[in-house]
Amino acid sequence: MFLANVPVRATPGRIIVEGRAGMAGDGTVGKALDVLDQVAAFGRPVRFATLLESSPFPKATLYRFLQTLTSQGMLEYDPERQTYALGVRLVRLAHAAWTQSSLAPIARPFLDRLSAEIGDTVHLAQMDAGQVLYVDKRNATRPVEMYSDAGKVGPLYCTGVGKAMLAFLPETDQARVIKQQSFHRFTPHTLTTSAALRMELNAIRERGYAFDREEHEPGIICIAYPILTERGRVLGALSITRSGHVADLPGLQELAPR
Amino acid sequence: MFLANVPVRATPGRIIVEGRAGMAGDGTVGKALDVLDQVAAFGRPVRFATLLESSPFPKATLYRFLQTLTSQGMLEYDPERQTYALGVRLVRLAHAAWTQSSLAPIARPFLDRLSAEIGDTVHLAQMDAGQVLYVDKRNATRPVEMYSDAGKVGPLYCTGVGKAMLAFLPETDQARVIKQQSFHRFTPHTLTTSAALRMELNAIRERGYAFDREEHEPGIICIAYPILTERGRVLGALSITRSGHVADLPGLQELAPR
DNA sequence: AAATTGGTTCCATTATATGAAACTCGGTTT
DNA sequence: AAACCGAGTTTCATATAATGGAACCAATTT
Repeated sequence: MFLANVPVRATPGRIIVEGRAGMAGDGTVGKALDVLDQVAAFGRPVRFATLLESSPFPKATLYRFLQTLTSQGMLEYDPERQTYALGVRLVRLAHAAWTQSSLAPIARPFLDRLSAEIGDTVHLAQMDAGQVLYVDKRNATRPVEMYSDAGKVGPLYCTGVGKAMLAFLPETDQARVIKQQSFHRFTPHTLTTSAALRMELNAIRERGYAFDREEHEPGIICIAYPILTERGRVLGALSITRSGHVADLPGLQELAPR
Repeated sequence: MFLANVPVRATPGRIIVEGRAGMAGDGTVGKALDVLDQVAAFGRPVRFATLLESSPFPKATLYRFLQTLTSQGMLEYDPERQTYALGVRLVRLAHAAWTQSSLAPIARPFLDRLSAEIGDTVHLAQMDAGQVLYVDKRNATRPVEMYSDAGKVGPLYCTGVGKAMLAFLPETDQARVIKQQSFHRFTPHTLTTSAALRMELNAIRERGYAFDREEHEPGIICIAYPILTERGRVLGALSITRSGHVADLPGLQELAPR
């Protein structure tokens, strides 16, 4: 077996979190977590056999992983229906993750204020495994949508927040992440080539913020700002969404929190 | 090494999710997840050395776990501060967990309606590792508190939801979980012995629902209903909280959803 | 009664995790 | 400048745990 020590470079003070898109890695623990993702991918409780079909692991191995994960509370087994679902331990851990995250808890009051002042929908997002991960949200109409919203994922290449983050990534990381994109066409405005995306990203870096001109959903536009550390590292992004056809550029320089 | 195949009994159609309170288990994966818990326990980003002090693992081992977990996105390493924090992948997984859970998404409309009708704070909870885990909440005053609320944990023996769930657990599980309780005295009304708790649980089982008479926080009372499957398995519990001194028993038979 | 399906367990083999010790690299201290 | 330090990182022989083919078991189905 090849030692998969390629992905993590750690030597002089910098670790690059390698996207785990699809392929496994990191020995036993990595494999177990893949199984977890697999269960998540189904979006509903699944039976052993179903899982086995789409699993690279042999029966006994998968079985033991499920046992372990269940006994650890990462999965939950429903004896009545004989199905596995993601366990509540994850909810507990995510709560902790959210709380101790460098971005979400700090940005919270901003979001509150922002969504109160202007009446639009506000999103806070981070990057995870080559995707946009929404970590907080204020909805215009309904006060707040609970869990069902935070934790959602979306594409990087055709959302405001996605492009805003991508644009301010270091060269090498950017290239790597762009390779991971599917460039599926959602609307007539979607950028579907890495070349087009790169041009757009340059423009965004110049401008300082990004637009989504109905690239992901028809009739939905937004303006998005990256959130950076003092040293310029990308932490996440914040967007204001509106339905319409022309983006106004609201005077929002609520940048650089922290 | 002793094969820890004790905790999970799976033979005739029943798996008991064993509480992982404190002690490890389940080979490498279990250990790695313990590390995750450890990081969570700090509640803030931590340095390697800090983690090492309170870790049962030798330096190299802990180091490799952190590497693996980081590369998997379960942890996040801040190269500027040299700290580890829980990773965003958890937020994504928890979203999925919440969505495909057998309880929370189904109970959501109930909570909405309930909290709209009566004006009180409503909690939805499940059990995890011998504790109460709140999975949803409607707040009386503020519309909804996001993430910061769902995912919280609390004690089983002195909360309404905790006792409601405990009371309807099968004999053996109940005994096991009671053993895990700390019986810390929060208020003058807290039940601090397993004997007292058992009596209370009997009363709850007879009555069908539980009270919290300022047992956890002074001035806070609540009434809690267990949520069971048709076969009587405990799924979770629902509570209505009020601040005051006498509990009225609102005519709420919104039991047995599903 | 035999065959099929879906799940669980065995166990020899092999890969993987382990951890003591050695090393590296900034930043002190002598 | 040399020696020292402490935090973090890497090595490597060894112990341990994961692996997976095959056998097994219990319900169903034919």
